[in-house]
Amino acid sequence: MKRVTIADIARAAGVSKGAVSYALNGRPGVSEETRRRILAVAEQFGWHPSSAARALSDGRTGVLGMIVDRPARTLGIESFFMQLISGIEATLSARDVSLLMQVTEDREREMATYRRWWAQRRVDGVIIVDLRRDDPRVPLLEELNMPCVVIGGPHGLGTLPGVWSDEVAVTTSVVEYLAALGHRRIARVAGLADLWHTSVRGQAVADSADRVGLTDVTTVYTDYTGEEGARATRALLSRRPSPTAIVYDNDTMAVAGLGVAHEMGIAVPHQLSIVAWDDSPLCQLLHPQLSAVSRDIAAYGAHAADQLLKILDGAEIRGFQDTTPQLVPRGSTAPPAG
Amino acid sequence: MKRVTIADIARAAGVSKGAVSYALNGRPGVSEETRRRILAVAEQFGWHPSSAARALSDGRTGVLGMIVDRPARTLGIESFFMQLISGIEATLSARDVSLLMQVTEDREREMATYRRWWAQRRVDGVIIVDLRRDDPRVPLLEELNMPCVVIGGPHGLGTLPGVWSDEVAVTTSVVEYLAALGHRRIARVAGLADLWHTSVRGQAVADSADRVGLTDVTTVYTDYTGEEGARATRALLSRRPSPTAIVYDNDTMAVAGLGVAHEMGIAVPHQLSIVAWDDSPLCQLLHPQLSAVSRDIAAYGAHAADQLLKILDGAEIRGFQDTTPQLVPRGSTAPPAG
DNA sequence: GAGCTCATATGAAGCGGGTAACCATCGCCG
DNA sequence: CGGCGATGGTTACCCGCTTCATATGAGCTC
Repeated sequence: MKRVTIADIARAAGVSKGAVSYALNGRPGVSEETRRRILAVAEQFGWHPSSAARALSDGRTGVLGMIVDRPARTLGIESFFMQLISGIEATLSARDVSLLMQVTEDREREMATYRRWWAQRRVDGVIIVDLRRDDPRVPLLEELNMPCVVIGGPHGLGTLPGVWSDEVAVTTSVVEYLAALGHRRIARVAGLADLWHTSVRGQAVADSADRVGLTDVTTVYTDYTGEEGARATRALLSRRPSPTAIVYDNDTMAVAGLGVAHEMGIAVPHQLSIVAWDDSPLCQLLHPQLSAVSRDIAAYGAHAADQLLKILDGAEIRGFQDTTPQLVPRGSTAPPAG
Repeated sequence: MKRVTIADIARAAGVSKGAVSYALNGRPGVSEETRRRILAVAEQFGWHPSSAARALSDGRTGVLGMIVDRPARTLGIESFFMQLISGIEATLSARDVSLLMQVTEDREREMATYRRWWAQRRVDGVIIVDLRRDDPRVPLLEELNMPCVVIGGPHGLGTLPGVWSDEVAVTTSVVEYLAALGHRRIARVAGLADLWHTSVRGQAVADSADRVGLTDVTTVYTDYTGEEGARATRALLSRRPSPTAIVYDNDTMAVAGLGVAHEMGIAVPHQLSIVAWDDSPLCQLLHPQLSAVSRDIAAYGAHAADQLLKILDGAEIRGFQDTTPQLVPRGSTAPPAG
């Protein structure tokens, strides 16, 4: 029960290995007649090319890599990643490319893995997530000259291609919406402070607040966990005066925040409005349902994978701007009470 | 800027390729002196073995595969999978083995992928999740003779090795706990009906209910989503008489159930007790905090990866029973009112 | 000092497939 | 009928690494 190789097929079809290779790869050098015969034998034998042999001879592995480097306990972001991955897969599987994943809690290790993957040619390229300010991965990948696409941008990419959406636009729309409802004191429970999108959103909040004349804007940074979201909420709601609206950087924290409001006897949305960033079915399960910033994360992943494949095919890609996320108002936002 | 190969090292160190190979792999055939010199050169050149060449010559790829085949929208299980993956990684990274992932919504495609992966020798083995009744993957993998470990069991494994925990024991303890609190009408909002563990838990609920004299036990099957969890809860609580305790097969549904109870003005735990299966930080964020069945999912994944690596090393593994999950009582369970 | 053993090193084959270079045929043209 | 260009097919080598068979030589023994 050995593997079947092109040599077996060649023998069975009465031709040389070379002819088999040409036939199977659809290139000239064999007659239609012979090609059909060879394909039939290959099919009958259930032949599939050895990925190792192919990789060795043409230098391509048919594998892309992705490393998720966040503490395992920060469960709030899983939904994001699973959706991202399924979007990536959708693109890759059509091209018979696979995704190599690593989940780690160690940024040094992440960098080392890129080095190793590339040195070993274990992957053809990588998808980078969670872009940070002064991200050391950017110079590393530039130095390695390893094909990649960054999910994030357009800032902080160096010379690397990115896939991003217009965070400023949505953020602005959220602030304007809250201001229009009559809110004057708003707070933002942000995620990890050194992620690029965290600071982009922060800047956009500040700018748009300025523009609509809001002066009381507070930001608290967290690690995205529900625990920290709850703690931040408790602190914010204990202030005097307390904010009348809170925007959370993910849905887990928004859920936790809603729980804290209940616990403190603060009515949502009457006394407190809540906006979640990244919509999920969870947001619609609660009472009230959470107003949320919604975007098609799977499509985001699909686009990133797409760009990377194009780069591997030799295209010069500078970056790709995805569709702008939208605020979906639901029951958790309303004008503030008196 | 070519890749550096052992030939380069051989030239630089003034020895043959063979000697370099022996030296780098720590096998006899070279003197300590020469070995050190070769290692120094390799280090200096930043050499890493080409995974393709290695795979081709020794038949091992250093990659394991895992396919997650659930609709992307069933977000309730993400937490489980991310934890599982991070456990798997913990074991694999120590051995410099990588994990190839596929997320699909198509069972046919999953089967086809196992076939392809194995035919292409893209992976050395696979980890199977979501074992079903009469699971067609079991005969397939037996036929392919592809190394694998099933997460699940001990039933329905055929001749495949599995990693499982004692679901009957925990399930029984949950039922007995609820009965001891005084509950007489309990319900279970189960997950996908054709998963093995769903039916194992179902049988265990039935058996233990019998034993403690509970006659009113209802089971509703769902797809694990919060939506269906909410719908099932609404239906159950609309019955007369309605159950005084509900056990949910995952935490997302439990959260949704709690939301429905709030919505219907039913006090938890006073009028309704809730137990979630699989604990998560989310369970502790709510009010009341959810009593939950807790297990170390990452360890579970780590053990599975461990078993598979042992099999690849030639060990005869029959199966591995992990530690038994534990019920963690919190604020959502109490004696039923009046 | 012939004959052995043991340690060390080399050369070459092979893993499976891709591909450049070469070789037959055949038909066709002048 | 000799010579030409297609066409279809073969040979041989390459990719980078492992490993087996073989060679070389130092150190022993008798």
